[in-house]
Amino acid sequence: MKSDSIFYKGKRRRDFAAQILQAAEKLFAKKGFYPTTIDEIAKEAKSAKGTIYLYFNNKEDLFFSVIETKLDLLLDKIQEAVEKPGSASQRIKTAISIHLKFLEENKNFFKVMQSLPEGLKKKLERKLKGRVVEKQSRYIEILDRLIQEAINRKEIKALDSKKLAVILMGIVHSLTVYWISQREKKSLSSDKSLAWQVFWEGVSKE
Amino acid sequence: MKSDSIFYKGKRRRDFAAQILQAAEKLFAKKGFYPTTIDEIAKEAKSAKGTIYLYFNNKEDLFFSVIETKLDLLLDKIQEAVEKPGSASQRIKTAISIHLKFLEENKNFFKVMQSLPEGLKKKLERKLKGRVVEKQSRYIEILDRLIQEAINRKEIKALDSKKLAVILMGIVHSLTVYWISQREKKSLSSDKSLAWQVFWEGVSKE
DNA sequence: TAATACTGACTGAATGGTCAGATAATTAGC
DNA sequence: GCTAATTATCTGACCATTCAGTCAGTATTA
Repeated sequence: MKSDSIFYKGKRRRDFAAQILQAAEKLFAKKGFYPTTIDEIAKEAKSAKGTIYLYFNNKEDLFFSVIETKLDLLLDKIQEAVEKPGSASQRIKTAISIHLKFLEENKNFFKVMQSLPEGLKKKLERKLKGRVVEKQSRYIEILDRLIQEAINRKEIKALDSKKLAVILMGIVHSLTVYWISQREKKSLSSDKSLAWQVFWEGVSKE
Repeated sequence: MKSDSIFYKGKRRRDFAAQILQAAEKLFAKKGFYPTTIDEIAKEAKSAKGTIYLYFNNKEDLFFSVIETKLDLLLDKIQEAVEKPGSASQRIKTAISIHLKFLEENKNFFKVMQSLPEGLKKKLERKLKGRVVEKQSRYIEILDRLIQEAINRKEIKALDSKKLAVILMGIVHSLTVYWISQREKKSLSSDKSLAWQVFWEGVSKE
């Protein structure tokens, strides 16, 4: 029984789970959820349609498995980096840096996240008990905790820390969207100082 | 022939174009593009399915007409406000203020925009020659011009004005997403000072 | 009576998911 | 070791459903 998600173990001919996830990621990223068909994914993964249903319960389950896998990867990286010693503000800077770098290396994945339509999110939130939505907010929580710490240490102003986390994520996010729309000429990572500068000291000339 | 879009004129029994647009806005906002069916829209608009095809060429055309209509409304409002005299920074503040207020009054519309999946955007970009995408960037251009002016007048630092416009939009956007996810307890407009403060002077304690 | 506006049953194509059977791996019997 | 029997894995033709778009016909207005 495949139950909740991926990975039953037995003898496999090839590692279909991984292959299917990869194919799904690629296609969902390119076309979005609804326009991507299971037949296409099967073809891309060089498997039969039925095989997909051996590893995943249905299309939605597959979609969320793709997102979940990647998101875990990003969050683990950020979490790890943030646990290293340093000033709170320095660690916030590091988090931004890792985030931007990760997005740059995972354009495909980022596009999947972008293309998550509100309606689908809502519908699946119920079905999947917010597995993904929960994860999205884990990022905000990490930033939130850092910012709170920075406030306690009087490194930054005592504003609403959660909203500041949201704003910071918004800055990073918008730069990424812009970067993608600009056909990716320059490196996205190079914008990390700009993001930081605006967040840190604003645009005003004193 | 209905050709490019809405509005042929002749004697109508009722104002179907407007009714259909309104119904479509509501449903697309609630469910996203693909899960919303033409039958549902017809029912909501109290018209027959065929009538919709009298006013719009197809589902995509209808979808983009909804967005276009609303987006024009917002942009006109901002444009108008921004043309009034005042310091550049004051006018930027006004733009933020109007934007947040508009989103608050048009939750439904905002959700439609949110749910525009990347794949659909791409596909239709070609078909519709970027009618909508173009409009989205008109907002950035308005901000860009204001920021450039502020830089010239030495009101703010000489950073990349376009990227600053993108960042500012990102701040507003992320606060809105957060506001919606929080089930809309407090007014979104009340966050305009926070958005402005961060953008203007950052979070640093000098 | 003619022209225009509207209707909704119908159609054809697309596609998510199934399942009976094919294929390969593993084990049992010799 | 080798083959047969058993189990695990995989396949893709098929089915059921959904839905965008059509069009012959009805209602309304001029």
